[in-house]
Amino acid sequence: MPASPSLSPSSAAPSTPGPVAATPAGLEPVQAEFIALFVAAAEVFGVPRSLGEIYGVIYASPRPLSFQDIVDRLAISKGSVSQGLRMLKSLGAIRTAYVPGDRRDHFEPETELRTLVGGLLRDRVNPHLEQGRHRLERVGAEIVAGKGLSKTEAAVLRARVQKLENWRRKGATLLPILTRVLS
Amino acid sequence: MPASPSLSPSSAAPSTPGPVAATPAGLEPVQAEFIALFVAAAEVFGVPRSLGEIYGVIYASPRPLSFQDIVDRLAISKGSVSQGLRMLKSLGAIRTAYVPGDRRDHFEPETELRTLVGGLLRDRVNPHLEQGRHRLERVGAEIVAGKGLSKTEAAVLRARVQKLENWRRKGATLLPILTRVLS
DNA sequence: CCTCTTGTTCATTTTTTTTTGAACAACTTA
DNA sequence: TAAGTTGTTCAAAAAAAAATGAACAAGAGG
Repeated sequence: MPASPSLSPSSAAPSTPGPVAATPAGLEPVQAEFIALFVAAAEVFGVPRSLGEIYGVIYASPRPLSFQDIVDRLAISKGSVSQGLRMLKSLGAIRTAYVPGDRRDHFEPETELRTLVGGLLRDRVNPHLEQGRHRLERVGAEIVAGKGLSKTEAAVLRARVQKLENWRRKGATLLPILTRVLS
Repeated sequence: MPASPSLSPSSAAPSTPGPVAATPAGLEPVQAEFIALFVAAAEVFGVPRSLGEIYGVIYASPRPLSFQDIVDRLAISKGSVSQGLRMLKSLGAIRTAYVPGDRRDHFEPETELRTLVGGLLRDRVNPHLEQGRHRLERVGAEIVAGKGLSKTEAAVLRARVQKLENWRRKGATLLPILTRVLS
């Protein structure tokens, strides 16, 4: 193993005062606080808690962390770290950094909000927007007065389909703008 | 427990000349398509599937639906419908409509996108933004060169806290604008 | 007071998601 | 080739979230 982490592993505090729950092995309070922040964010965005932890510990480190560093500082399994890192990479939330004298990959945070939000939107929202367009067309075509629907009822439903189409269009034009504003 | 849910056709209701047959699904294809749309949306926003179903069936109906109507058309329990309706009301996604000659509540969809998105943001994002501000202040104060942190390392971390603060501020100013743009 | 309808509550059950960890693959070095 | 690292995979376990349904409340009518 190369140089030891710059933040000392240290002491298991019996009980942690303050708002952050018990700090896992080898975690400074500052780091724990950072991590808590990203765990909360992970919850908001509906991604697994471990993603927040991993991104948090990377974000909280002034230098790139190796796989093993992350496993050591968070009390989670190698498997979770491996999968978490993969997801974070695919989201564009972290990137690998070269560290001289160490053949292992090291990770540092992507700090551009645009990149992060963009990655999430790309993965979660965009596919549905496209599929939604098709479904809306189909629904619009299927609404016909007749079998159980009076003429006015059909009109109400068609108006609602129109409303959905407006939503979809607005969303589709707003998302790119949003990610641009988050420069 | 394979208790077969009795498909009780609501023939007693005088104001309900329901065209919906007692098919296993109990749904017209058009309605099913609408519902699929909102189920997908529910997934995107990270709310329970049943919320999407319930909102969907209400949205797909040209006239307000009673509690019982919803239970009949979707194959989900009374309990789920009750809780789902409560959440939808608190999100501002549906409202109750008066139907003459029927003392039961009836529900119709709120079709303003602003209201829907606003409700979600209010419930999911806002609380965290506020709490995040406090945590950021605390983290900033805790970063001091010394115990394991060199001066430059502390500077890197302080810069990252600053970045987070920028994110937070941007988010806080953007959200209200966003909901306003979604008129 | 009794009964019927309408809907809510909440302890359980079911389903889905997330995490774990041991086996294993890919490399490096000797 | 052997032996040591480093990280990945994936079946199974654990945890979390959601749905169920029986008991119960609240009100209407009788």
